[in-house]
Amino acid sequence: MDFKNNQSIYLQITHYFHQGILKEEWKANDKIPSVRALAVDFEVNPNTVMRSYTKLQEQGVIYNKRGLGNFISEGAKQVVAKQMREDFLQSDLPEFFQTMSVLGIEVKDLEVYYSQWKGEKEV
Amino acid sequence: MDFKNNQSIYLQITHYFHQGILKEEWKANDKIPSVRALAVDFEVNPNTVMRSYTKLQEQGVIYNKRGLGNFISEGAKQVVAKQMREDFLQSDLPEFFQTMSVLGIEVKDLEVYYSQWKGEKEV
Amino acid sequence: MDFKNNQSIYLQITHYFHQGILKEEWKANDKIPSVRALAVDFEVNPNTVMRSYTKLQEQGVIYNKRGLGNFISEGAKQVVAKQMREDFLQSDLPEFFQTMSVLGIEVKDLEVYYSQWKGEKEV
Amino acid sequence: MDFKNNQSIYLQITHYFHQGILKEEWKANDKIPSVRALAVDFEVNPNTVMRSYTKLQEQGVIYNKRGLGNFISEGAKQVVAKQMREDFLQSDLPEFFQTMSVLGIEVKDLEVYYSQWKGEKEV
DNA sequence: GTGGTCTAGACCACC
DNA sequence: GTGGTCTAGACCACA
Repeated sequence: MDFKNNQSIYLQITHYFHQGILKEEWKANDKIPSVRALAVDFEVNPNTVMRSYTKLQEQGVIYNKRGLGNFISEGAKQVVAKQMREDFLQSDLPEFFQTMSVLGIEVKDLEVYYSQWKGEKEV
Repeated sequence: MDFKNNQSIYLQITHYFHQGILKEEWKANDKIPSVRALAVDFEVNPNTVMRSYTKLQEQGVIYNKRGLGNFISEGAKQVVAKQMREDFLQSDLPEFFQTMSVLGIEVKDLEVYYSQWKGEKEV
Repeated sequence: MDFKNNQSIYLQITHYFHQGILKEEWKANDKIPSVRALAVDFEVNPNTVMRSYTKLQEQGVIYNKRGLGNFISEGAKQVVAKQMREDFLQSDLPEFFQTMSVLGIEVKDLEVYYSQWKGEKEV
Repeated sequence: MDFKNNQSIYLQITHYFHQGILKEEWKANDKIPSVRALAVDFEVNPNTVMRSYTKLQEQGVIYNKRGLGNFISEGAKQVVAKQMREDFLQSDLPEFFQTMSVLGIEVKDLEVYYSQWKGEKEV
């Protein structure tokens, strides 16, 4: 795990779990790594991991069993998908279109870029 | 002018000028507001405006005449457009496609959203 | 048996016996379930049940016969009632009144809520 | 400010502001002490204060102006009152009645206790 | 072993 | 000056 420098680590960890849940690498009631274990794994302070887990709990994405660890919630995938979709439609998309229109890029141009991107990804 | 709280104000002001230049609301050699005037107008600390102007100067988008004020540079539009385009293609677009694919949104769906957005904007 | 996550499980188990004794579901010299049996029943670690039983013994609410099991003490009901009463009057009640006064709820309003609660309970 | 030992400090600080807002000691758009200032005042680590402020922000009770400090939100009082009321009715009250009924205390008895409590408070 | 809280101290971006 | 983030290290209650 390597972190970008322009976003806080704890948010990147949160995002990491969001992605994992959407890709169904984590399923409902799976146990996620303990705070300490992940801290060692990601070479990060336990407090930082803790902060992510707290956020995920507040979002209802994971739940805690006392003394046992943290587990993926039942409706986690739906919750994450819904929130991500909202963020995308309400803030990312308008900003994106705004930039596009200012730069004179048309929607139809996107298809070309998209297939390029898809190609690179497979490599 | 109302500012989002998740990005620094001076960057938002910088962005404001970028947009204005691309839309040709500001043209080469136009005088832009004095630091103090804009600070009052935007209800912001003069230091913050100053920081924007410094950044714009570094980018070669505006130039300063001592005692007279700040003015849009000759090649401003090209500079801004070029940099914005690069940022867009290199960082915004891939991230955008990534989110789209995770959410199961196709490129063809974008046309619908785009016309919606265009409609709202006119209102 | 389902446990809240904001209080330790062993205290909830202790409380469970307190209630049972006050309601006279458990009477003096009744045998209570073995540690293992209750652990299975409650889907809980035996250590956790053990901790409850230890606490109940300290309180003089149950006693142990080696090799036979744990039994309700002679004066159990009085002990529990006395302690509960003290806790209620000294800590619960003042806090309760404090919240009430801040929220602008009057004592006379309580009667309404009380009958509501009684109704729900019977259902 | 002296803290109880059975609840985490950051929650007690949060609660302190809740109370202050309900009592209208803090009103909308008032500036609250800086993280550092309060930390010194309460003889607590800045991180602990920070945690409270973060929670209050999430609750929509305070808002932040970059570099200027934290301020009471417009609808703060309503938000706090609503949440407190819900907590009280949904969890405190039933538990309270439950204990009362087990202890054989009647609603009418409360009036006596209430006037006692009121008396003590004035002293 | 698990999470939860707190301190001390540091660094950064921002106003 | 303001908040925000992170590290290091510690202690506690709990399962």
